[in-house]
Amino acid sequence: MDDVFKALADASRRDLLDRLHARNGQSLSELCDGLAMTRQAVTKHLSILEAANLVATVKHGREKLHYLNPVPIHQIGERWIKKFERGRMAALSELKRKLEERDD
Amino acid sequence: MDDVFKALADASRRDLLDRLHARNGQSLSELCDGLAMTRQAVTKHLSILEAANLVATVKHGREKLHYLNPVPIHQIGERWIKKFERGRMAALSELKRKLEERDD
DNA sequence: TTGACACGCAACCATTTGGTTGCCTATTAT
DNA sequence: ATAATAGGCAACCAAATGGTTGCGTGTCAA
Repeated sequence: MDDVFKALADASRRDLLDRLHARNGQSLSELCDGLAMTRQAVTKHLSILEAANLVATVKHGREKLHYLNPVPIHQIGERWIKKFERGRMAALSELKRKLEERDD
Repeated sequence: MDDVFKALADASRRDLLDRLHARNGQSLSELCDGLAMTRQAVTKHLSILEAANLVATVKHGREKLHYLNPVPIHQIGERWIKKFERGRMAALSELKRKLEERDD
């Protein structure tokens, strides 16, 4: 879980996920296109995403194709974000009240 | 948005959010209790969370009370995670298929 | 078969990060 | 008044991070 959060912390990596979401199964060079980074930098980002199980790869000849794995993102939604959903409105109104208690 | 992802990337900070979720409005020293960190380290984490708008603070006498702001977490769920929810099953089955294409 | 192409590996570098220690200020309680 | 309590500020440090360059390897096409 920590790997996933760490992987998602970088904007370049989130962009790579976006690109794969737009078109799945791209090769490394395809993912490099239009990015202001070296291929090796992209490789590093992708290997971090792969270590976090967010992308899976298939070697196809001399190309390495990248596929998005939506499971970890979904799990963060389910196991983490939804927890803070409970009592959200209550927390919000309490927060509002406390922030305004200047003149009590 | 990037601030929020970066803030959530650290396990100590997620733990602090958890603690505030368990009991809102804690002071700095309360939040330090039982943590294997200096008060100053916790202060830094909290200020990162504050900069990301994930917690808001109210000074109350000599204490600084911390309140959880659930909005940014909710927004990540809505604006980011839900995007990868669409076509999740399709992506998964495609992924499975591609990972098994060893013997095509 | 011989380039060209797609990718991997490793060393290196600057900056950020997560943490510390030391000291200072403000508020509360005795 | 004075001591204890809650917190702020700044300098410093090691390690992680995001990026580079250089070079090596496997695969496809002319």
